[in-house]
Amino acid sequence: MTASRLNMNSESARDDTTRDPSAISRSTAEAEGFPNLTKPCSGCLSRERCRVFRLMTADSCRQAAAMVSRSQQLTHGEHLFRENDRAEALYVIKSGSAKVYFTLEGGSEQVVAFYMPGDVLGLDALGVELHSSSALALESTSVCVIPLTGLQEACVKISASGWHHYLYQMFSRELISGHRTMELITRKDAEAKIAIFLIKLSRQFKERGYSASSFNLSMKRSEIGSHLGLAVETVSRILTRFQEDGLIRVERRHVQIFDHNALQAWAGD
Amino acid sequence: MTASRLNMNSESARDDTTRDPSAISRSTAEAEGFPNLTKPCSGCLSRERCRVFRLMTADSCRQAAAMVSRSQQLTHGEHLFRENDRAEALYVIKSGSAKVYFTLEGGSEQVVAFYMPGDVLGLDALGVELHSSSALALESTSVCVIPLTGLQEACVKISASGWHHYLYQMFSRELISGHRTMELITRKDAEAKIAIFLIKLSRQFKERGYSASSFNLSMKRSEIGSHLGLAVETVSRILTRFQEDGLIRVERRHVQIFDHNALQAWAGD
DNA sequence: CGCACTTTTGAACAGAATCAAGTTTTGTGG
DNA sequence: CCACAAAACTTGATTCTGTTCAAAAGTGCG
Repeated sequence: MTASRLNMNSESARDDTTRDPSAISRSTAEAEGFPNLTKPCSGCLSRERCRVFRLMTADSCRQAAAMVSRSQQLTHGEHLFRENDRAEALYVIKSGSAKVYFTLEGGSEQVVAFYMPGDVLGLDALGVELHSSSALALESTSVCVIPLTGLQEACVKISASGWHHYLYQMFSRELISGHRTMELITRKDAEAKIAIFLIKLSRQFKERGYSASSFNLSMKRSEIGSHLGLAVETVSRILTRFQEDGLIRVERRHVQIFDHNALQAWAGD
Repeated sequence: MTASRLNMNSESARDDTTRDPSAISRSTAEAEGFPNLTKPCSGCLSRERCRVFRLMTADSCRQAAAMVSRSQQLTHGEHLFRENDRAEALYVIKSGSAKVYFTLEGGSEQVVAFYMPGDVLGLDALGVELHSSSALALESTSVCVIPLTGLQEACVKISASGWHHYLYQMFSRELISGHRTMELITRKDAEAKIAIFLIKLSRQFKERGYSASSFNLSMKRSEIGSHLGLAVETVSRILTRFQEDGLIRVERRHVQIFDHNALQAWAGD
C-alpha cells in the first residue's frame, strides 16, 4: 500500500493479508508496547463483523492498538452520548444494539437509525465539536471506544496507509444509508415500510451470522414508528395483519419470518 | 497550525489569517508554479460563500491551486454526475443551483437535497467507488471541480495542516443536514413542511447576500414535493393557501415572503 | 401485588393522495 | 414569429390511508 486512497471500493480494500489469520497475529504481536491493549482486536469476538476491522489492512491494523483504548459496557437505557455532548470518540458496537435519535421541539423524538454489532456510531460529530444526536443502548450492549485523540494520532502517524480512507468510506456509507432511509420514510405505504424494515433487519441478522427468519427486536413499537414515520398503533396493526396473513409470527419482541417473498412483494410496491 | 485536528468547530477553524485579505493574496502568490490555476480562488466571485474556502486556513489555501483544476459550466437540466458514475471529483457550486436525487424502482425520483452556491456535492461517493445519486443543474450553474486525485495528493502532502479535518467537517454537516431532512419529512403536517422549506430557502438566500423575502425558486413544484414527501397538488394548494392568507406571494417561480413570523408559526407546530 | 409502561384493538375523523379537468407556460419547428 | 405540442401548474371532487382518541389487555419490575 503506497498512498492514501480516497477512492476505493470495499472489495479492493480487503487485502488478502487482512483475511490471513497469521497476518493478524503478527500485527498484534508487533503492537506490544502500546499501553492500552496489547492484542488489539485479536481478542474481540465481534472482530469479523466489525466494520472498522473489516476495512483495515494488516498494516493499519497494527496501529489499532494505539486507538482502541477500552471497551465500554452499557445496560438497557443507558446513553453512549447525548445531544450537545462534546464529541470524544467513535464507537463500534461489539454486542447488543443502540438507537440514535434526536429530540424534536415538541418533546417527541426522531429515531435516525438503529445500530447492530459491527456498526460505527458517532461519525456525525467527527468533524464538529458537539454531538447533534443521542445514542442509547436498547439492551445490554458493549462497545469499542476509539477516542478521537488516539484516532488523530494514528491518522497523522500512518496517514500514508489509508486510515482516512476508511473513515471516508464509513462516512459515505452512512450518507447513503441516510438517503435510503429518506426513501423509506417517503414511501406512502405503511405496509411497505414495515416490510422493508423487517427485511432489512433479517438481512442484518443474517450478515452477522444469526438466523434470518427468527430474531428478537430490541426496539419498542414506538421506536419503530418514530424511525419509519408511523404511529405506534399503525406499526402494531400492520405487524398483526402480516401475522394474520401468515407472512410472519410476532410475539412481543420475537419475530419469525415465514414468507420472505411475500414481504418482498409488499416492500416492492 | 500544528497537527491534523479531527475535532474543531467552525469558529476556531476560521483563523484570523483566513479573514485577512493580505494573507489570502500572499498565499495565492506563493501558489505560482502550480500548473492549473495560478491564483486559486482569488478570482472566484463565490469565494466568500464557498464552504471549502471558508474552512481553509491560509496555509492550506496555498495548496488549493493543486486541487482546483477547472471550472465547469452546466446548463439547465445537465447532469453533474449520475447514479453509478465513477466518483471522480468533489464539486462546489459557484453560481446557480442543483438537486441531488436518486431513482426509485417505480421510476419516480427521490430528491435528497437542493444545493446552492458554496455548497459541496459528491461527498457521498468520496469513500466508495460509485455515485449512489445523481446531481442535476436546476438552472445555468457553474461549479468548481476538485478532482479526487488532486485532493488525494493535497491530503498526503499537507496531511498535517488539516485538510482531512475540513472534509470530516463537511461530512458531519451533511449527515446532520440529512437528519434534519428526516425530521422534516416525518412531520405529518404539509403546511409545516412547506413553511419550513420556505424559511430554510429564505435563510440560505440571506446567508448568500440575497434578499430573504424575495427570491426565485429554481425547482419545480414536483421537485419540492419529492423532497418533502408531498404530492405536487398539495404543494401547489398550500402555496396558494399561504398566499390567500397573506403570508406570501407566489407567482410561478417567484416568491415573496410578507409574514415571516406567521410562517414560523406554521413551521413550529 | 400493584403500578407504570407497552401493546393491541376499535371507531371516528382528518389530511393528503388520487383522479380528473382545465389553465398557463415553455419549448420547438415550420 | 407564430402555431402547436408538451410540460408544469392549479383547482375541484372524491377516496382512502393512517392518525387520533379511547380503552382494554398484556408485561415487567420494584
